[in-house]
Amino acid sequence: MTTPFRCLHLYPCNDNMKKSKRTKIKVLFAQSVELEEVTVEGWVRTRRDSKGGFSFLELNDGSCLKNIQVIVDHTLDGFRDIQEEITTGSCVSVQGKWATSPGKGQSMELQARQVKIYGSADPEKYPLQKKRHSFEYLREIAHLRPRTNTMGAVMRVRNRLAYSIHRFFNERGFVYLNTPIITTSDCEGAGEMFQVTTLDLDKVPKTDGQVDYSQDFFGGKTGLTVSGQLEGEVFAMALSEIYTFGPTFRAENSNTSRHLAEFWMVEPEMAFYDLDDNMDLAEEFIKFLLSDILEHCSEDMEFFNQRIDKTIHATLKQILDNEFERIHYSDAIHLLQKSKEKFVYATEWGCNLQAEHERYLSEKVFKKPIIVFNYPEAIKPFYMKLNEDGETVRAMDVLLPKLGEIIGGSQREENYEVLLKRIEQKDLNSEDYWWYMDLRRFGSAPHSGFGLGFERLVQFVTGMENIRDVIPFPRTPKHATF
RNA sequence: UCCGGAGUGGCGCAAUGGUAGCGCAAUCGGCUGUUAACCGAUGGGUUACAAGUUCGAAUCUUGUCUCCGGAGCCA
Repeated sequence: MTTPFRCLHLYPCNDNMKKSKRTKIKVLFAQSVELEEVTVEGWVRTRRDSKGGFSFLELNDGSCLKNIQVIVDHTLDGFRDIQEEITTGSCVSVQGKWATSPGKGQSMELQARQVKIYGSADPEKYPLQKKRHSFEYLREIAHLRPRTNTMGAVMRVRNRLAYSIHRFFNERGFVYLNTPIITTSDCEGAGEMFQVTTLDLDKVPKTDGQVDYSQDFFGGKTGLTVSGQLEGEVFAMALSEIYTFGPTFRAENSNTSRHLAEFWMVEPEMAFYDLDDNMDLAEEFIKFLLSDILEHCSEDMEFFNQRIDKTIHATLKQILDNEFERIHYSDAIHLLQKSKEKFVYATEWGCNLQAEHERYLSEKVFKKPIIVFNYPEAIKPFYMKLNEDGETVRAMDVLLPKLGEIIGGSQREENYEVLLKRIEQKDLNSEDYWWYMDLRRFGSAPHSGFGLGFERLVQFVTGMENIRDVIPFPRTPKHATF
């Protein structure tokens, strides 16, 4: 590194505090007065040459959506030597004057005094042309797609959402908890696990025809986490309110625009919360995130509203202005049975709500987010708290129009005997859950929690149709390149 | 995994049994305080892969792979 202090900041850090001479484009755009001496560094989006003896460069450094316009006079010292190399995709450093622009389309522009090229990009080979590309194509060049307008905007929004998730919970006294990535606990009902092993797959040790996991690294069968919930409960039973925000893995062969094999999940877990408290928190949480995004990512959100989904702004506003509809599972079933809508799947008490049912309820009946709660115990995992009726559990799903399920949660069963019975009913081995059961033996407390799929949130907020376009490097069946 | 659709120059698409075209991008030239710049010219494809039917296949058949949409599983 030739510039060792470039990235060092004193706290508090913000865009304007910098040790290097470089100014970020976002900061420059906030400046409406002329500046005699600035340096901007970034990637060239397009170059237009004028026979008047100068070139226009559109420069982007990812700090914001907009490009900066740079004017380079062809008589500039040394410019003729590098002019050919300054093409779409190349990376340059420009030093000059931030000045009012005589042209139309921008009020300010950078009038170059010196242009340095860091790296050129052969226009015959550079895969990102200055034209529109399909998202499918961009996925094939995932290492270059961050340089597109859409991906840049997605990543800035994603970053802000992550930041405000931490802010939301920390402001409410929740403790950020890192639950294990490698685990033996299969959070029942959550999905298939990726196995983790150091055994030689060409000669797996076996006893009586069964794999001998005692010889494996951890002395037992292990996998990548499908949920941090069970471990989260452990710490909620000591710190009262915790949340996890980490990677989650599901080895399901899911090929949809809403599923990833590796995704990020937010899982709060709260002692002394009942299901109502849980639903209150979920609603407040989503509204907090949406309102924060509208306030702090307005330029990117304007882009999504214009180019990706023209209704996204109105949708988010409408969600903020209305209460989520809370409806018993049983009432939802009644509503569906009464409706004249033709469904592919029949609705019967005891069945899971199909995507078409969820969509009908949130998009046509209520036209806003809904929370369906008190599901039949038979279709929900063992850890959910059994209601007095003995037939339903205190589960809740938050369903968003278009997207579907974004949050799944429940009040947890805190009664040892009831929990044990449910584990046995579901043919699970209670010994596997001994430490989880211990939470009910020693100082048990009512508690609740939920899980929110982070990428689904980003998808919903940006209006992006495919979940693979809201994560830097998507992992789906047959895809782990990059 | 199931159902449906698709795979053709760098990208987006056309050609449904008979010499593979267009737009954008690229290259060259012209024009211009330009800005999705504009105008003209040029180059670029054994039609995903394998086998088959046919005088002849991008087009029909079978298989494989991949992508997209929907469903299931879920977040």
